[in-house]
Amino acid sequence: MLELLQDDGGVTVSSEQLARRGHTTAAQVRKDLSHFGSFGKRGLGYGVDELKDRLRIILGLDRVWRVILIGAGRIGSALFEYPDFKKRGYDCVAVVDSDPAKIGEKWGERVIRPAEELESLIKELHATLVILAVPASAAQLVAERSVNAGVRGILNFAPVQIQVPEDIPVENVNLVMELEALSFQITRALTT
Amino acid sequence: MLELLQDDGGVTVSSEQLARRGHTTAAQVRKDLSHFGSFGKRGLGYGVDELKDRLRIILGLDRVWRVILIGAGRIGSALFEYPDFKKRGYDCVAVVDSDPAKIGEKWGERVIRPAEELESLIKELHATLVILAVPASAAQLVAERSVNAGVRGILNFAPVQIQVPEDIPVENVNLVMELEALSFQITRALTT
DNA sequence: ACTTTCTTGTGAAGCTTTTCACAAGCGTCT
DNA sequence: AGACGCTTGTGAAAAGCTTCACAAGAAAGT
Repeated sequence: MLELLQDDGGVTVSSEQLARRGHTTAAQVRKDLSHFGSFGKRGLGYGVDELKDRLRIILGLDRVWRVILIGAGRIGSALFEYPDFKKRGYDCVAVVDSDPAKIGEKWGERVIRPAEELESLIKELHATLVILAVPASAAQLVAERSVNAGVRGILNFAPVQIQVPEDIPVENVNLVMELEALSFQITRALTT
Repeated sequence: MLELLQDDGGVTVSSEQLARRGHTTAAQVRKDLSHFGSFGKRGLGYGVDELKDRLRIILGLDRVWRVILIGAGRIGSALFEYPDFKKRGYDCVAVVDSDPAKIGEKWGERVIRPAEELESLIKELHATLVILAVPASAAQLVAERSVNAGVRGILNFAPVQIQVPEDIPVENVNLVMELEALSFQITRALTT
């Protein structure tokens, strides 16, 4: 949102404006920001540039994060090509897959590596994050191997809840569950 | 989880077991379920078959949901091929795109239709949901057109918060934001 | 039939998040 | 310089969510 505001030439923005765009309330915006410090100017609002820079630092985006993509299927491919990734400081340093037919295939300037090399790649390339785009049945094992090799966070697209040490954050993206959330809300509205 | 338990031959399951698998607590499982009724047997737990069937009805999965996919790019393609979709009762009845080069292309048994036909397709095919897999700049307009044509829910992959009437549920999937959540948690752990 | 062992469903307590509401601060205009 | 219009930052109140803890019920063994 702040980047869009910058493009539109906005210099300051109020909590009220941010709330409208972000589908929340002004009080919520102010309270949330206040947990990290005091960024605004009373009577004026927040400086767009300043707030963006400060949030980048809070979110840890003032560095490049080295990511390994596990699973070179359709979802992996879509993610790999997603232009915003690199733009936001995520660098996909390797792609691995367990399918021998895919190994050696070129994706841009990366070559798909065999799954056995996962641990050595994580260590050699100093990868901090992995994206799990593998079938549900493989997810738990691959997650454990990644964590043991030193990965610090996991983005999981497999429709299972993976179990890892609690100091390793996991974010889950479950596409079917998102659709089910819609079905539920629509159904509920009909019967309420 | 219940389907996996069924495959493993489980007949009953306790809130404690569900909690462990789902990464939550037994009390939470019981309280959540209690909002929809009383499904368990004291001393025994929940009947796996019965609970699954009841949840399917609660979630509105006892029917087929007709979905139109808007945007035939990488993400659209990955979703289209995702096998769990059809399995869970979501039927992709049409794919549209605004790129003339893509129109007419065959995806399985579907032909990519021009974006102008969106409204007529929604009406003729009685689509209830749309999946928005278009660039951020196009998302708001396409969402409005979909809602005006009668769509009841939106799954949005564009990295913007779209504004629609509040009785239309919207679920957002923002891949970069998921990675940023990981970066934040890792960064925070280092500095805390 | 009685005891033991489990496990649910649920009020009540405890905790967290959100909203309210307003003093304090910033800039502008007269 | 003083008054005015805005908007932040934040305690306090309200609302919401999670956990606790236990009575009540169900099966199985004696």
